[in-house]
Amino acid sequence: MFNSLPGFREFYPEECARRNYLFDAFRRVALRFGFKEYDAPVLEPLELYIEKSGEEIVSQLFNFTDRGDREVALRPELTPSLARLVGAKASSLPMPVKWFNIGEHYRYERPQKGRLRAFYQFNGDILGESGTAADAELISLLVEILRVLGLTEKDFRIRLSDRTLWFLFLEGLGFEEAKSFEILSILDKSEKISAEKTNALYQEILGAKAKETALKIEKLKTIQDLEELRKFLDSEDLNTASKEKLDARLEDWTTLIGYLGGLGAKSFVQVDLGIVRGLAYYTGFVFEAFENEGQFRALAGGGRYNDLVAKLGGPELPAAGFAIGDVTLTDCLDRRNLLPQGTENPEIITILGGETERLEAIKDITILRRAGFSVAYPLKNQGFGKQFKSAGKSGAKIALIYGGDELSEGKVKIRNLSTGEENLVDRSDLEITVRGLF
RNA sequence: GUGGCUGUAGCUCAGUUGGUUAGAGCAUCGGCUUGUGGUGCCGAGGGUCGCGGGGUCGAAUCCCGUCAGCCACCCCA
Repeated sequence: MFNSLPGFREFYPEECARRNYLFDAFRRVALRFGFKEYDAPVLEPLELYIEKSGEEIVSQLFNFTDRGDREVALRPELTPSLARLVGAKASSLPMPVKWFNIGEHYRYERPQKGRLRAFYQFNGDILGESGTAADAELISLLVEILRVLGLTEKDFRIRLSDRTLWFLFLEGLGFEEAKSFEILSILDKSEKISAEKTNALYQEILGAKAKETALKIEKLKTIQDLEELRKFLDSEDLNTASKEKLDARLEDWTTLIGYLGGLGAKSFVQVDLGIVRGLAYYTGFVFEAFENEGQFRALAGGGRYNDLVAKLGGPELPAAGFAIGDVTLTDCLDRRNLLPQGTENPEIITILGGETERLEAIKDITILRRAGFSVAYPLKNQGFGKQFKSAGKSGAKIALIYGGDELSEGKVKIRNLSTGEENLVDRSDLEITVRGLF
């Protein structure tokens, strides 16, 4: 026997049912929000990802040279493909574009808890709208999906941060953009490493100003609501130009939070400038859905990426989006018993006396199947006892019993498998009777 | 790429200081059972004890290596 490759899962019917349950929720809620479903190739030119993320990315991709000497890679993410799709038709697509996708993605990394080499992601994006209403729409879509799956304020929160605000603040303190990047990169790590290590890193890049700056950064990180944030920024001694820009930015914050209130998402959202989400391409509001207890793992994350479409060769197009990974989410739901157990069962199971009865029963079964019922029957002849046993285990609601006695009178016996109640009906009335039972 | 832990049946596990032919429960299949089910009774299949090597009269058990899984680091689009 062969094993599956490391980091790739196999979906037996039980797991497949759970996976599809997730997908159904994703799709249902996204459609409810007016997003349209799209899809893109799983295999793309390697260049597409190098363009976005640099040469280093290659070591984390499933890539190879195809028979036409093309360098190709399995998609590690969807955003570059999306940017290409939208970029190519930007002038004719009605804006804003609100699109979603559910698909498998691949990363050649060491598998570990919450991270595999093949995983599914829900991606939701809005392109062509730079206003905060788009950010609000995305955040509330994320909240709504998690809510529909049974998670509450107790289970998760959305940590909302803002790269624009960070850069303005650091600019106000007198740092250039490059320095600000370095500072934010330390900030990103600080959640995982010790305070001493963090301080050492600040020391390294800031020298004499390290202590003072680190304190301010730490303070900003701990702020948890908008008023506090406003007060803090007012009290800081920043240069005038930055201060004005920060004031304008705080207006955006106020607007965004206002929208989130109306969208029913506010109670899930927490101001938390401690997240900056990598450094690659986000430009404005960024957010992550976090479990409140336990693993400290992000369930989902996203933000605004206004420069990316142009960077990938498309037009200037403001954009924002997020992704939900299936691995940590499944884990989270499973621990809370929020996933369905077992598989889809047939609604009706058939019990056959023998070969003569089988020949008659399959005619009725076909009628019922064509009427939309799911009907199972044994493929080889078995004793009644055995058949009743498996009928009981099948999860079906009713059993149709085709024995010699019934057939000789042109009837079939319908047994309710939960109550044990039985009724004899004419075969000609079977479909209508069954309809009445569902 | 680095480190730690764990590998016995499909699953959960037992297996004595190394001692005959490696066990149990659950699951599966068959029979009792061509007329009434989940939880009855009887039975069967299923194992190169992760793999390779070493040492021993003798290894699931001890030693070395290796592979896989999990966990952590790195990375995280």
